[in-house]
Amino acid sequence: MFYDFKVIEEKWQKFWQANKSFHAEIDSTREKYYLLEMFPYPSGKIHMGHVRNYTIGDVASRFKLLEGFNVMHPMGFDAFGQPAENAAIKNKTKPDSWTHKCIKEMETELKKMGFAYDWEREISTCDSSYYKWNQWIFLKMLERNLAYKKASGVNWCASCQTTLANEEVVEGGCWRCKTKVEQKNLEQWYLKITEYKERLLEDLAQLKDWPERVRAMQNNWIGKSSGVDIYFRVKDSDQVISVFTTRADTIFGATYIVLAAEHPMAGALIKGRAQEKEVLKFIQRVTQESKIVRTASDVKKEGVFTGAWAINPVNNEEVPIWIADYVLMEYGTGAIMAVPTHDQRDFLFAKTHSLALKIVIQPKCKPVLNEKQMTEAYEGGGQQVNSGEFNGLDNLIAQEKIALWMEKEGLGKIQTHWRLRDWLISRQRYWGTPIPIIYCSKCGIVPVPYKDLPVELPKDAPFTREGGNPLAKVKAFVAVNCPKCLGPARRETDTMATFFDSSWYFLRFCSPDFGSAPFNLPETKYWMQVDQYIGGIEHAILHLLYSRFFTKFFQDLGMIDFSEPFGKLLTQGMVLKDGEVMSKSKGNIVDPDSMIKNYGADALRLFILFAAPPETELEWDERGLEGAFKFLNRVWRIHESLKPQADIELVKVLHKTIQKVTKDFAEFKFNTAIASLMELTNACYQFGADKEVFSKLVLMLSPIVPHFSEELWEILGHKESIFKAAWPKYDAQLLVEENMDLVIQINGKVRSKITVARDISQAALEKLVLEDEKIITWLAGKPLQKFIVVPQKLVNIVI
RNA sequence: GGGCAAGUGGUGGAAUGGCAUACACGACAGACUUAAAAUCUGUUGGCCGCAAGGUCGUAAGGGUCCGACUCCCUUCUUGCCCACCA
Repeated sequence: MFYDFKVIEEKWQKFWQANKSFHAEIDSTREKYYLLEMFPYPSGKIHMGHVRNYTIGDVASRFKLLEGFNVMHPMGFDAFGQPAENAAIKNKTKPDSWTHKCIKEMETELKKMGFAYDWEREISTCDSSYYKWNQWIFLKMLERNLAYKKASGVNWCASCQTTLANEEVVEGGCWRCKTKVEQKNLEQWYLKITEYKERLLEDLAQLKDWPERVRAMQNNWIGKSSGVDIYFRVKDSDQVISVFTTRADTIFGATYIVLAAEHPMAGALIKGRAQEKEVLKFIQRVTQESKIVRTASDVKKEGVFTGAWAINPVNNEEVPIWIADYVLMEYGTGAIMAVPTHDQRDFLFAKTHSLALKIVIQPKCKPVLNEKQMTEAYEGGGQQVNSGEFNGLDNLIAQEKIALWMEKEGLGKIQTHWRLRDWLISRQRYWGTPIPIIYCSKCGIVPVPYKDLPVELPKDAPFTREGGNPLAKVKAFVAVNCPKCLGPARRETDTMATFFDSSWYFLRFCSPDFGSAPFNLPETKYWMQVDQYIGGIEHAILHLLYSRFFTKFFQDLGMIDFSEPFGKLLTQGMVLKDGEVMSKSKGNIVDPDSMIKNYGADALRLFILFAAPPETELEWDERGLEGAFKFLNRVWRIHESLKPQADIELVKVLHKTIQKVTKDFAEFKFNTAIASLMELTNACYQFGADKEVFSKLVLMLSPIVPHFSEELWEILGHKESIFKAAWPKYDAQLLVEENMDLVIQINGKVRSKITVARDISQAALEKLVLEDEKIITWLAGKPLQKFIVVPQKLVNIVI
């Protein structure tokens, strides 16, 4: 009654494994295709998000294989990270054994889905044969001054007991546990990603096959903004305050300037002034508050007057210097000029503290602005006023002219500022790559020599909830001799952020066992770059930006000859249930394993591809899965009643389907490809299929439902695996119909249809159309204005 | 506040300047069955009509065009990302 998916799926999974069916080797005679899905964190169980991500990738890889490409489709595990430590504490085990157990379980689950991975290339980032190269890369960066240590205010998660990168702070909380992030002053390791900011920005233009959205997000994150640094001399002093603005056109309207509380000049400015005590108190309070509280947009802007005045360099007006919480030290110069009339934030601040307003731009067609009547800042364009020699100019033109003039006069400097910060990679955690550094009281910071790599992570660190990094408690690890002076020294106990691990794993897959460098150049040259990368949109900034940075670094080392790692990128949509993201906390998880048990992996794969296009969100619907299963049974039954010779009409449908499905697969439009295959199946029932037609139907289904197709392929008498076959080709001649249905419109509305010969002449066509009964009625003798013919499609008559 | 994406039947979705709603799900009716399941066949956007047919209809409004779900403008709504970024 039903095809026996349990037996069939197990049978072919064993077959593929035993035959290493999807193992890839360099083959210069064939075009390569490197397909990669973002590797998972080994939590032990796969979820629907994995199923969707990996099914999309799997279909693409099997399709490319059938098309004759030399396909590399590897899989591995992003195995370092905090959950292993938490699990170790909870289950009284070790992160190492917990992780390896999870990897085993995860492999089993992935194999049950029938994914065509080259398991010979499997890697785990927690193996020292992998993380050794993290350390190697770190040392190379250190040599080039791209890795450095500095003390600074960092994001600290008290719950995870570790620092976080800016990229890991989400809505003021830790990206992992949502705990509110605190500010802490610590000495930490950074990678100088800012050294690559221009290239990271410019090369976005190369990534034409990336979603626009991802490029926009990276663009925003890098955050290039052009403007002018303007120099304000402090009155009765030789100090100069530099402020950054993108609106040089408003410089004549600056009525005060504001420093960030952390601004290094603040102390000197207030020294000996009446306001000193009050200001110091304010600074202390503000700097202790976490950045997140300070930057929450609903918080009222607070500030104090320093007692000092500055001179506006363009008109020598004296303006008061304030310190306020809404100016950030991290951006620009840590100081701003405030133009309350043309900046809403400045406007609110000025109103609160009764500061002066001065209009310098008048809108062109709206009512004239008046300082006394303004209720909000005017941020639009217009004509310069109160701006000396620039009066009357359009503000956008003035913006450029003022900037050039100021630079010429030495009043300022045309300047570009960036949002991108250096990448903080130190983590006060155990389960990560040890940073290969030794601290010696005599020699200072000493890198571990290459020959001593890897610095192995000790497996027996004590695990308790309290007391910080367990690694620091392993004496045998910490105590070491300095490689330079051989005296007693101390190891770095911070480990690397796990995003380091995933920033180059796609290169390791090219030569996973290579022992003398992170990757082997000839193999890398053959396989890279990744032709198609598939993963979640949540990695649009972090992982993809870091990977691009690493790739450019390897290029600079001369190890590779390309600058971008991923050619095409597909970000698959999320799997929803009842309109919400599936999550444990919401309790709306659907377990893939139980779906496999009930309907089989093939039906699950089919449903998940059919229910929505890859990029859009997918609403989970078990009835849809049931439908997919029914469809497979319907296809299965065809083989029980094959005819010796198929009807020509069916053959025509077949060739149309081949054309459509080939195109759809190439464009990742799996949902419409499946719809076409369903139509072909319906036609098989209508006309009766022969072995030829049915074989091709099965072949086209095989990337989607591989076990099912292998079994039918065998039943049809083929001796080799279906994945050794070639993708079917269509006969263009069979697609050409002699006759065609022609749509007749009157004034753009469909009024009739006629069947005509494909190669009919225009005159004959016109005659036929005008003889059509319905058309005669519609025309009813009205004069004909136009007769538009769209060849092979329709005619439109305008009356 | 800025950026990006999207809005089509009861539902998932198809069509990207040329027949709106392909393919499914669901629903309804029928066949088979003692019955149910499974399977097969048919109907299924709204309104008017016995029917033939007509008419309205792709978030709302406007525009371009012989012709607009599709292109342009305005507005609304939803989702995602960024954000006191000067």
